[in-house]
Amino acid sequence: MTDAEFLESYDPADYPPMAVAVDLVLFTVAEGRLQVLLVRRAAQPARGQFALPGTFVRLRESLDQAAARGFREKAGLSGSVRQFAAFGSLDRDPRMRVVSIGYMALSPRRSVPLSTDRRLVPVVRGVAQDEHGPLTLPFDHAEIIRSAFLHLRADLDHSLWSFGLLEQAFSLRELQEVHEAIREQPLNKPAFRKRLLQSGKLIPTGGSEQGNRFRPAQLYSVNQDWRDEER
Amino acid sequence: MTDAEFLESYDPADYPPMAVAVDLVLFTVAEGRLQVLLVRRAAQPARGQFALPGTFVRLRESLDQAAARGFREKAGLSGSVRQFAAFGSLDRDPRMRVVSIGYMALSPRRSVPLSTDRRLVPVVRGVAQDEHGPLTLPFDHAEIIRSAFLHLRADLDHSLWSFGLLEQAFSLRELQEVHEAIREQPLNKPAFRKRLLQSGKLIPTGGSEQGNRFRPAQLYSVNQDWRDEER
DNA sequence: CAAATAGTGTCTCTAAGACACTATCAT
DNA sequence: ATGATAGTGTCTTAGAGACACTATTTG
Repeated sequence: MTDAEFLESYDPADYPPMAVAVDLVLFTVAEGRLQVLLVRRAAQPARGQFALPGTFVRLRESLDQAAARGFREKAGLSGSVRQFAAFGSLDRDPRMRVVSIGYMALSPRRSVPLSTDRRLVPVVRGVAQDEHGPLTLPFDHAEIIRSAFLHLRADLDHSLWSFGLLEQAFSLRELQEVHEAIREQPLNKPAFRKRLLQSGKLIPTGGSEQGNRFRPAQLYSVNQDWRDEER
Repeated sequence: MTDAEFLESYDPADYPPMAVAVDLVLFTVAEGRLQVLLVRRAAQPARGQFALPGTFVRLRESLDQAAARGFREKAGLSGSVRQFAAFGSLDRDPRMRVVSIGYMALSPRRSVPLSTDRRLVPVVRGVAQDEHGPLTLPFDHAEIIRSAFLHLRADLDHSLWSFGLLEQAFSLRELQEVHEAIREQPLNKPAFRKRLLQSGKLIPTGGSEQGNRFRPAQLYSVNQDWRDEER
């Protein structure tokens, strides 16, 4: 039997059908802390509760396309997305068997539109919090956020990904604040500056900060040609 | 409407059904090089060609369970598995829409049973090779192997995962050979020894190598309590 | 004691941390 | 000039690379 003959006789219904979804973790940094976007669920189950945005993957779109569409529709954002894990426990969704692919996006705080149904909450050691402490989230969304956080932190020094948390041009102080928010510890200023300036990741824009009543900082943008030699 | 009422009225057929599979990347180190297991496909499509082992995920098993079952059935191995990515391009399988979750397993060379339908091929910079050069693999299996390789290398110093490539007790020289195979570059012996002995990852077993006609090496095993503080 | 590999001592070099210093802007 | 932050020089310390050395086993 050739491949062509086989495909004629082949019945997709022979294979166990599942729904495939994407769950979306949007991180930003505000007030010195990493924050994650939660949206109020408009539909059952867990209707009215705050949870990660997500959407089902359509038959004619790739996972990456579904994630980008989800961020656009549910979070009002465009930008690059990054897959970090898949979640497929038997009981993760009460409706049916749903396998969900976790995607992360990063955005500067200014670009995240909020509303009563869309809010940012701090993430401490990978756990979403409100004023009172750790939040209880529906489904396995707490696990998904923790996984996204660990991937973000692991790649911090080895990719350009984290620069998505900053505007296109930024100062070294802003960059350091982002690193401190992700690592959740203060960093040594001279060492941080030397390391990043020597890393080849940064390109001076020539511009500097405006409107401060003190010495303005030089601005930099990302060197998109940078590649990590190690790992 | 409550969640319970909602679940009553809910029809799974409203959601786009897809097949979910796991693709399995078994790495081992032999002859100083990283190698990957390929199996000859018994079924269409691409019947008779060598490819990654894989299996469809059943409705009543988790992704991790499906991966463990796949390694058992198709590769004859038991041991821990690690998910590293999901693959969901539209055209990756000619039969139907299949989303595949990539899983990796590591095994010492001695524990990998081979046959005419099961062989190991070297992996160079993430690309499976035979004597003549890079192999052409069906589906998106070349991409899956490359992704697995990058995840393996990225975690080399930050997890205990790579110790799966060694027997339970091993010498520092064997450990260094594994690191050199994964990083594809020679390492400095004194520096490597100091770093690993100080890392807290190793526990001396007290035993030493046997049967050599030269000085026998001390043997070590993994300290499973080790945790990475950074990243 | 010869062969072969295990394991170490030392020097150098690089990079990070600590700390204090100088530089530069608005007002 | 003052206030506030940008940015730097220097000293110390920790760890990696290079290289050559010593140690331990079998035969």
